[in-house]
Parts: sequence; structure tokens; C-alpha cells
Amino acid sequence: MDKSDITFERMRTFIRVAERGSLSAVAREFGVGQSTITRHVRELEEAVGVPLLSRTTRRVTMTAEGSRYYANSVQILRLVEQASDEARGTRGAPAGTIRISCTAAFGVLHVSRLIFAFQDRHPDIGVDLSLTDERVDLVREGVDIALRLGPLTDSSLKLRALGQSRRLLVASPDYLAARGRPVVPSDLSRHEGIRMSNVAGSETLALQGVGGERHTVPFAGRLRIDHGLAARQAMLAARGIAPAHRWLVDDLLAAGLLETILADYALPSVPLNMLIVPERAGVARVRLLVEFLAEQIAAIPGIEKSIPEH
Amino acid sequence: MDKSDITFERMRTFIRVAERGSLSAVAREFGVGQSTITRHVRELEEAVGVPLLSRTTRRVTMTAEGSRYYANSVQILRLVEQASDEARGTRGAPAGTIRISCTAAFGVLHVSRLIFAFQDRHPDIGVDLSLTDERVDLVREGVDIALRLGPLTDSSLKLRALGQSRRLLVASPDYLAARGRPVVPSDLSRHEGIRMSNVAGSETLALQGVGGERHTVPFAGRLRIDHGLAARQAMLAARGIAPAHRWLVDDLLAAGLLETILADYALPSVPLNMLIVPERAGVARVRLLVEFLAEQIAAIPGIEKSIPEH
DNA sequence: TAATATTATGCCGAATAATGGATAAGTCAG
DNA sequence: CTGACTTATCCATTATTCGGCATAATATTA
Repeated sequence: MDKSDITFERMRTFIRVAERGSLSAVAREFGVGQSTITRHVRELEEAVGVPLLSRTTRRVTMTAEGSRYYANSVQILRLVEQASDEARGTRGAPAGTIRISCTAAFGVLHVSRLIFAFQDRHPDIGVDLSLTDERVDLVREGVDIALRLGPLTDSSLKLRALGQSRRLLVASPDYLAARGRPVVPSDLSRHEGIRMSNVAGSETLALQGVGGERHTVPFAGRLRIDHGLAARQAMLAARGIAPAHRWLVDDLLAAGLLETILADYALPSVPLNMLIVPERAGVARVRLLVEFLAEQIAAIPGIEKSIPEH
Repeated sequence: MDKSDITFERMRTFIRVAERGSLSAVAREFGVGQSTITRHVRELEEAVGVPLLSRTTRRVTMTAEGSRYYANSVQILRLVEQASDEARGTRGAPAGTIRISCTAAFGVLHVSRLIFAFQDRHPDIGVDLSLTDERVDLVREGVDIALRLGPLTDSSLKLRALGQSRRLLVASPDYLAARGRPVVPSDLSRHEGIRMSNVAGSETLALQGVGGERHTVPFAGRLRIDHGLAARQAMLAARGIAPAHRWLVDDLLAAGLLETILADYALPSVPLNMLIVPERAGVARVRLLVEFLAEQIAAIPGIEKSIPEH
């Protein structure tokens, strides 16, 4: 291994640096020293023979040559993986690591469990599960798969619809005992609402009656939360009424810790999609996990077959 | 660099072992310890997850998976090279190493000189020049380009015709003084012939007169040589008459150390071809050398434009 | 302008990996 | 059956890599 030889590791480092635009960020991400990143990039440039990254002290951008080399490198690394997959093909189990991004609450309550089951079936597949409610740039973060709730903005990604997430109005028995139980939509205006700050239009609720009639009622309250699990805590603590995804509260409903309000009125469902980075969609283990998640998630109570209905 | 990670080096080792069918042979070729080769192959197999080579103590063959992986690996390494070439493209000089195989005499007298000139123009390109009169398996020996004199057997290789190598009957003045100068083809039967043992049909000579008439005369002598340069020595030492490629003796003719015999009768020319391993034909430096050699060799006295004439 | 963050570089001790040789075991040819 | 050659494995030595730190230079931001 000559000091100036092209290496997968150096190539990977370069790719990541090109994507993130920062040496130190990649150093932190990889958990290695910053000098190592500098060294790897320099060594790769020496091996290739031209500067690949144009680095100022504040930003790292690709040179024209680097841009070409980046595209080729990505393709090469993909081929390397596919070669392994293909060789394993008949014999042996798929292996490698998948990076998956998901909203925090759904991840904690469901995806994590599914991932555990997946890894039981495929012991050689590593999974890097990133739970955050922030919209991440999949490519930038090196993610293979993302689960997204709600309307989509991103587009260059492969999409797989998983269904519609049913939402319910819920509250704790304590709260209902104290404040009374709403019977018609307009009753809500006299109640305390727990709102999700990261959901657009949380100031009103659109309810649809069994007959199809629509009610739009104001929805207010003293508590706004941007994290599903914290909202769950708030519901349990009798802080008010919340429009909750069924997957968020199903166990609590079953245990009698929460109750459904205005069950005859439907809240708009929210589409649940899986986004797949196209370059990784061909990798065997990614395909496996995609299929597995699609199947398992469809079986989660509250996830309905995808026929947009609101 | 984890111990069980896929590495270009391990990949290269595997490819070479697969091609040669022997670990120790590759160890010798690479100039490393035999245990290193064993280790590299084992590590690659661990990284991929399936056995790639089926090894007995006497022979190494690819498994079915290994065969697939081999094809992919070759493609990957080629892409790696092309990526560097492409990145260098605009800026910088091509670099890397080319391995070229050539017959010994032609190599010593001409190709080596051309290679030196080529390297003067392209300081970053390394050349591994292998001079032997044995027909080598280009892929097996890891050769990029081969120069071949005479009819071709191999076929899966890209072919570039360089021309026809003119041959002459020559002898030293001393010899001619001692034995007389042949005037008509039949005179040859009374002379001492220096024959090339590695040329088929060296027991007779086919001469074509200026009028187009053909003469086939026996050609015999006490000396057979399988090396062009040794034949050159033999001619100089007045050992007899030889049918020699013009490029082999041009300098000696010019210096008056040899003379042409029966100049009005033509010997069949021999095709001179360049064979290029297709996988390497796309690499920039290989293309460069191919063009350079094609141009320069065409300018060597005795190499005529390719219109098969015999 | 000052403060801050980022990159380039050198150095060093520690950890890690690579190396080649020796040995054992196995296979093929004669 | 023997000899020659090949591969697998172990082991001690050697080489390399790594991370962190310090420093300098530089650009962005306040």
C-alpha cells in the first residue's frame, strides 16, 4: 500500500468531503482526527495527479476535475458494493451497513423495533438509525433510506408510498373528567389543545363527519411541542386534547390511558412515504430492508392503504 | 483500513491470482512474500463474504462467485484508472505504467529507442518493456500492448496493423569474397544459409523476381539460430547468407558491414502488428503509446505500408 | 477591526497492520 | 513411494497509520 496509491478509504473520504464541503465536519462524522482527513485528501490528489478540491479556510468546493472524479468515484464505490452483493448472491447472507433516517417519535415507537427484527433475520447487516425531526438532506447526510410523514418537497429520490397515517383526537381520562368530553366539533373551541409546532396549520382542525360534512374549528392551547414523544407525555399528563397519529397513541388507547374524542369525525390522514437514494436502491441489503419495512409498516395499526382521502 | 475491508490492493491481487492460477507465481511476480498473497486473498474473501478461489495445493481456480467477482473487479479497476485519466484530462500529464511485450531483436534495436523517446515526452508514464521471442499470453502476463511479427493466432485482442516488414537476403563482404556472390536464385543452393529456427518453413526460400516470377529454392546451412541478434552476429561473422528483416540489418548495410544479395528478387514480407488488450485500450496513456508507436514504427526503414503483397 | 472557525503542516508516542520466513500439510508427477 | 512444489498458518519484526496537539495562515462574521 504505497503512500500515494488510490484507496477506497481515501476515495470515500474525498466523496464525503465533496458532499459536505468541509474537512472538519467529515472528521467529526467519521470520528477521526482532522489531520487524517487532510492527509487522505492530499494523498488521493497526489495519486490522481490533479487537485480535486479547492479549499479556502472557510469552504471546500470541488474543482472541475474533482467534480468529474467525484461522479466516477461514486459510481466505482457503488460497483464495488454491487460486486460483493452479486458474488454473495447465491451463497451467503447479505452484509454491510444501511443508514436510515426517520422522525423521532415514529422511529422510537416503531421503526426501531422493526429494525431489531430485521437484524434478527439478517445478522450481517448493520443499521445506522438516525432519528430526528429535522428534514435532512439525504445525500448530504449519507442516508440510504428515509421515512417521511407528511407532504414531500424533495424530488430526486425514489419514492415508495407506505400508506396514510390515520390521526385521532385523543385526551386522557383525567383531562376529560376535569374538562368534559367534546361531543360536536365546535366543543373543541372550549378545550385546551396540544399543538405540534412542526406541523403547518396547527391553528385549526379540519374534521370530516361520517356524512362527509366538513368542520373547520379553531384549535388553540397553551402548549406547543415539536416532538411527538413529548406530546405523548403531555397527553398522558392531562394537558389537553391532541390530534395524534394512531401509531403514536395506539398502545395508550389500548391500555385505557388515553381515550378517543369525537370518534365520528375524521382528521385528515397524513401520507407516509419511504424515500430511497436512487444510487443505493440497487444494493441488495437496501432492497431487503425497503421491502421489509414496507411490509411491516403497512401492518402497523393506523397505517391505511394509500388512497388519499382528505 | 480495517483488516477485513475491500481494498484495491487485495482486489488487484485476487485478479492476478485468478488470471495466473497460482498464489506463489503472483507472489514472485509482485515481489512479495507468498504469505502476503494468501492473506490478501483471504481478507478479500472475508470482506466479500464468500469464497472466491478454490485452492488445492496444486492449483487455484475461481469459484462460480469468484468468476463473477473477477469480471466486476476488472471493470472496477479499469474505471478507477479511467477516473484518474479523466480527472487529469485537461490539466496535468498522463501517468501510470504500461507493460509492453515485443520480440527481442526488434525490441533491442528499435522499440527500446522509441520507448525512451516516448518517456522523454511523457515523464510520468512508466514503461515495463518485456523482450522475449516466446509467444506470451498477454492477459496472463499482464501485458497491455504487444508487438508481433508474423501471422497471428490470438484473436480476442484489438489489432492494429503497422505494416509489412521487408526482408532481404544479406551476407557479409567477407563471406561473399570467400564463397562468391549468388546471381540467380538457384545459386543459393550452393551457399551456406543462416536459418531462423523459430520461423516456420525455413528450409526453403520463396523469391519473387522483378517480373513477378516465383522461385522456390532450398535453403540449408549448418547454423540455426532462434534469436535475431545472434543471427546478426552470425552474419557479421561471415557465417553465411540470411534472409533478414531490413530493420535488423539496415545499419549494417549502411555501414558496409553487410551486403544485399539478389536484390532483384523479393522475399515475402512479414506483417507487423500491434496487439492491444481491449480492456486497456481506453486508458489514456495506452492510447498515447499506441499512437506514438504506430507512427514511429511506420517510419522505420523496411516497414512498408500494409498492402499484403506476397 | 476583532473574534471565530477552518485548513495545512509538523511532530510524536501509541496502536495497529503488514511483512516475510519458517513450518506443516497436502497434492501431483514420475 | 519419493521428491518437488504448492498453500495455510503462526510468529516476531518492521513499517505505517493514527490522533492529538500546537502553530500558522486565512477567510468569514460580528
